[in-house]
Amino acid sequence: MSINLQQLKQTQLSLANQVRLSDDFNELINFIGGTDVGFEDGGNITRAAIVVLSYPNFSVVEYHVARLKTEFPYIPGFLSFREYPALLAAWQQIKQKPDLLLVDGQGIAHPRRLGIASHLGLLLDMPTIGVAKKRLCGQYETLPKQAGNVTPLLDKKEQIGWVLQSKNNCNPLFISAGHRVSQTSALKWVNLCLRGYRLPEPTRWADAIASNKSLFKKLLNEK
DNA sequence: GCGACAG
DNA sequence: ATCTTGTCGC
Repeated sequence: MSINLQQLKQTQLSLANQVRLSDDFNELINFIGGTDVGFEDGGNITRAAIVVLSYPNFSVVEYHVARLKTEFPYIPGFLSFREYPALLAAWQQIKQKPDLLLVDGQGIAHPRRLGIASHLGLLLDMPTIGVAKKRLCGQYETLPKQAGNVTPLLDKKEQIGWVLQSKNNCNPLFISAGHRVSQTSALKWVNLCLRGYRLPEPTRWADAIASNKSLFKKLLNEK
């Protein structure tokens, strides 16, 4: 069985047509989620973590990790086909569904406007925001290394996201709307989830849980 | 043709 | 993403 990228591109274009970039979620956020995906056994196992935090105090309410056999290779521009199955498995276990979900990776800042945040948002019919550590496409002006600076991420003349200096002297974050969230709100909510670290709290916790980092170990000791 | 390329 | 210790800078 081989992968037909031309076919998948058509699928992405069709799905991208269904993405909505107007705010369609309750402005009163009580729970906010974060996702992260990692791999084990040389990539044979995909590990997805989803965490739900209370807002605005950011305490961990619930989290789940799902491990599935990896069925798709990593191909730039087709990341979601590799990662969404495990994310869906983790999502099914979440009881307290969040009001908003921050996804690791791009939203519409994608060649065909369907990064994993947008794709997952459609599959879950959830408001999502893409939070990526690297750029996939688009161009932007160099910005000062001081936290708080922002510049548009552009593809030709179209704004596909934002480049945000989330912390001093760190590499910037690439923020873009996923689904049911406007570009303006995407940036706004990521900023509201920043607590002195490069990554917004939901993403930071999902990353810690997925990789069993010290932040997560401390949480386990408290229980 | 050449380089870029989320996780 | 992942393999991995110390180390430079804020």
